[in-house]
Amino acid sequence: MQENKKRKNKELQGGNSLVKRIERQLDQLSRSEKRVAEWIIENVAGAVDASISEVAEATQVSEPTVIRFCRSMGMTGFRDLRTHLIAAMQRPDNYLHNDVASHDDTDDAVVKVVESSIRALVDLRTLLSGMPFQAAIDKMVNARQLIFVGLGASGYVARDACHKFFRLGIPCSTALDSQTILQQSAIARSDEVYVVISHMGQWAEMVDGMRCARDRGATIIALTDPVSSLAKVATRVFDCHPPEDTNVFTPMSSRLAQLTLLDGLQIGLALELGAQAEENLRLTKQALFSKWS
Amino acid sequence: MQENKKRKNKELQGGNSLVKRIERQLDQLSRSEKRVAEWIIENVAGAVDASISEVAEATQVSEPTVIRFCRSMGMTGFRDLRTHLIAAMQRPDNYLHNDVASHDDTDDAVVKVVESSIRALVDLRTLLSGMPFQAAIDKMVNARQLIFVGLGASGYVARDACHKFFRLGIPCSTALDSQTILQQSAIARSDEVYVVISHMGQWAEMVDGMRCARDRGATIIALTDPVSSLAKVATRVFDCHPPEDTNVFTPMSSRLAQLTLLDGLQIGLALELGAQAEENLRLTKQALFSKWS
DNA sequence: TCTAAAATGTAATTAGACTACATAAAATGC
DNA sequence: GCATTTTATGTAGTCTAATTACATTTTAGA
Repeated sequence: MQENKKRKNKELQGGNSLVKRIERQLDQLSRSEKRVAEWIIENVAGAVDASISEVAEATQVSEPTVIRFCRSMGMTGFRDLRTHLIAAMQRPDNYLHNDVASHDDTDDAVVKVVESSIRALVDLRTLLSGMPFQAAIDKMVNARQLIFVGLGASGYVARDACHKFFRLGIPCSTALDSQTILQQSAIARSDEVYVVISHMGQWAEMVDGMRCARDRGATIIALTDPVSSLAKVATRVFDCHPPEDTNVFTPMSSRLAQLTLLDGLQIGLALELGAQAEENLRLTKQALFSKWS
Repeated sequence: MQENKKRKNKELQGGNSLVKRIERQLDQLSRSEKRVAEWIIENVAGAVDASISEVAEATQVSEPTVIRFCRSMGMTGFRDLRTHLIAAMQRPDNYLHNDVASHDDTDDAVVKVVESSIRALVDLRTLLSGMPFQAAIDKMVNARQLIFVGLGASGYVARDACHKFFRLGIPCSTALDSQTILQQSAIARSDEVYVVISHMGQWAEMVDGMRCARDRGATIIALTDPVSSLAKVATRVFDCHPPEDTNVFTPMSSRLAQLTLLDGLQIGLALELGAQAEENLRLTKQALFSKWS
C-alpha cells in the first residue's frame, strides 16, 4: 500500500507520457480494449471528463472492459487512469491537432478551440530562437515614440500592445486605419519605431505608409508573413505565418501568438530599460490594485 | 526552525496556483471549511489520493462540509477539486523558473513569457469542464443583441470579442467605460446578453450596472473571479481567477485565457446557429481574402 | 470439430459523491 | 436578554460511478 502510493507519485511526476505509453502498447491489446485505447488517444481531452459509463458508451464496449483496459495499462483502475490522463494533459506537447467539425457538440468544440490555441503557442516557442528580439529592443530603448499599427482584427492586437508598452513610461500611440497610417508615416522620424501587425502583409496602403516611414529613417518592426511585401519593407521581421485557412470554424489562434510575442518584447524591453521601467510597471499596477486593498 | 520547516514543506508540495488560491481565501471560510482547507494545504499529495470520506475523517468534519468547501473554492464538487489538485501537482516549483527576473537576458525572458502563456491556456483547459458553455450559448442564440463589457485592459478583450461575434451576423456592441455601462444597462432588455470581462470583478460602477441590467431581465455572463461581487450578480460565471500578482514582469497571460474562452463561445455559438452563421463566417472571411486571391 | 484458453458481456455489489432536510450555533433586532 | 433570523454543520438517505463475480461468447490449436 505504502509502496504503491510512492510508486504512483513517482510516475506522476516522471516524464514518460501516458498517451505515448498507450500508443506503444496498442497492438498488444485485445480488440475491444484497443477500441478504448484508440478513442482515448483521439480524445484525451474528453476522456478526462468522462465517467466509465460514458467511455463504455462511446466505444461500444462494456464497462468492465474499460476497467480491463486500465489494468492492461498498469493502472489500478479507472480512477487511476483518469489521474494519469489529467497529469498528461499538463504537458502541452501532448496536444494533437483536431479541427472543429459542424457535427461537434459544444463541449467538444470548445476543447478543440483551446487545444488549437495551445498548439499555436507551442509552435511559437519553437520559432522564438529565429526572432530578432534583441535587435528590436535595442531600437526601442532609444525611441522617442512607439507606434503600433494594425488594421481590422490586428488593430486589437496593436491596441493591446500599445496599452502594455505605455506602462513602461514610453510615449506610445496607435495607427489603426489607412488614413492615420499614411499621415503618421508621412511625418515619421528616425528616432521612432513602428510595430506593425499584419497577417498577410499585403494591404497596399499599409505597405506604402511603412515604406515612406522607412525612407524617412524610422525603424519598422513587422509581425507578419516573412514572404509578404510588408516584410520586404520592414527593418526587422518576426515570422508570423498566416493562418492556414482550412476551416471556417478555426479560431484566430495566430493573434494569441502575436500577443504573446509582444508580451515578450515588452518584458524584454522592460529588462533592458532597468530600474526606472520596473518602477513604472510597479506604479501602474499599484494604481489599480490600491482601489481594493 | 519549526516555521522554517513548514515553509520548506509547503514549497516542496507546490508553489502551485491552486494552493495559493486556497490560501488567499482562507479567512473567508467558515471554521470547518477552514480546517479542510488547512489540511489540504499541508497535505496536497495525500489529498490527491484521498476520497471524500477520507478527507472528512482526517479533518473531523462531515462529508457535505468537504463538498461545501469545494464549492466555496469555485469548483463544482469534490471530483473537480481532485482534478485541479492533480493538475496543480504537475508543476511543483516550476513557477520559480518561469518568473522573469531582472537579471535574465532577453532570450531567457522571452521563453519564460511564452511558457507562462502556454501554462495559462493549459490551466484553462482543465477548468473548461466546469464552465457553463451550453447555458451561455442557449441564451445567446435567441439574443437580440450581445453587449461586451470591459474596463481598462479587459476592454481590449471585450473589443476583440465583439469583433469576433459580429461576424456571425448577430448585433453586437461594446461598453468600455463606466458611463456607457451605466447608460446601457439602464435600458437593458430581457432579450439582451451582456458578456462582462473583469479580473477582479470589484469595480463598483460595473457591478451596479450589471445588477441593474440583471434586474431588468437581461442575461449577464461574467468572465471573472468566481468569488467576486460581479460573480454574485451574474447569471452565469466563467471562472477566470485573477493573476497571482507576484512579479512586475509577469505578463497578463490571463487575458489570453479570456480571449481563448471567448473564441470557444463564439465557435460554439456558430455551431448552434447552424448553416446561416457558418455562411456569414465564410462571407466575412472571403470579403477580406478576395482582395488578394 | 472439439476443447481449452482468452475475450467480452451481464448482473449484482460496493463505495463514493452528492442532496434534502434537520439541528445547532451565531448574529441581529427589539 | 430574549426572540428571530441567518448561517454553519451534521445526519440520513439517494443516486451514480466503479468494481467484482460469474456467465457467455469467441478464438486458437490439436
